[in-house]
Amino acid sequence: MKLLDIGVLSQQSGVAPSTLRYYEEIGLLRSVGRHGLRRQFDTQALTQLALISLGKMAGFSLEDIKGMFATDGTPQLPRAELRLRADALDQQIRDLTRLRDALRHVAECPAESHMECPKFKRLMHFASRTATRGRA
Amino acid sequence: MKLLDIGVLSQQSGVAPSTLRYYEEIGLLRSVGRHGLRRQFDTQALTQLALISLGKMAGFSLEDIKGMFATDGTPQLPRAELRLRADALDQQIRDLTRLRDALRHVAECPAESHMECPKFKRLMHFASRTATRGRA
DNA sequence: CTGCCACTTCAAGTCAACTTGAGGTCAAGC
DNA sequence: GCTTGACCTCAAGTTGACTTGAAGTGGCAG
Repeated sequence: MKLLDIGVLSQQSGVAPSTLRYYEEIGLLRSVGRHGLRRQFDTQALTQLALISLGKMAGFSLEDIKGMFATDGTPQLPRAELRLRADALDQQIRDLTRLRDALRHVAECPAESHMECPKFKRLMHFASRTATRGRA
Repeated sequence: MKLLDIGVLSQQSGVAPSTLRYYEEIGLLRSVGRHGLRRQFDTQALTQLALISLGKMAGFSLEDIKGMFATDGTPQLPRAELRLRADALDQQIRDLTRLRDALRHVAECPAESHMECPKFKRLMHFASRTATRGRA
């Protein structure tokens, strides 16, 4: 197995060395050994960082992500929990899709004021509902 | 125009009063006046909070969001910029979709180890690419 | 007109996720 | 063998997004 110096991993992943050390410290990432003082990572680490990146994008905390995958990147959750996460993502995807459509629409719409435009109003109506979700 | 006391707005929006004051302080939300000491918001504020919520979901900072919409909720960006934001959302939606599919797959997949499963491997391959995006 | 209580301000505290800085180490090239 | 530079540790600092606490205010029900 080819080993990566922290600098190389940082280069290839786009994640700062300080962040990599931090991730290791909190148990989110594992280095496989040392060369002198220097941490060595295996190429798996790249995959892991990708998963972490995805998880963050989906709005999970590092603590959440830590609970989802073992340090080798294999999923660690009971199936039911995985399905719940997937469902939550479905909702999030729907919301983002609407936001995207709204942005795209506003970019094209020639209406005087967006507040006049029926399509924009529809977004507003939808948005009011989604804001309330989760709380209230 | 019907006016909302901060407590009522908080109730209806699911956003804490302290947060509403904070949003006003940073210029993200506007109260239309006072009743004695008490801030009064109009019903537009609900729409605004919805937009803020969507923006946050899409990973924008409050500062970003502040730049996107005027305090009355109308979009404030040049069309080209809006299209860029929409494109970025497209990418994010694609990524989240894959993450969701992967989670869903892992939830159903009977393979001994996910590292053995060809479908899971495909995710891994994809994930490596997405992590690098934006930086590196 | 008195008390209550939801509001007010302002400063300070909190939390996650990092980054920075000071001072130290060590393998590799010259 | 000496320098160099990329790494190391550990503590402290930073940023964004709020929350909390103390001390005060004022409309309204009784």
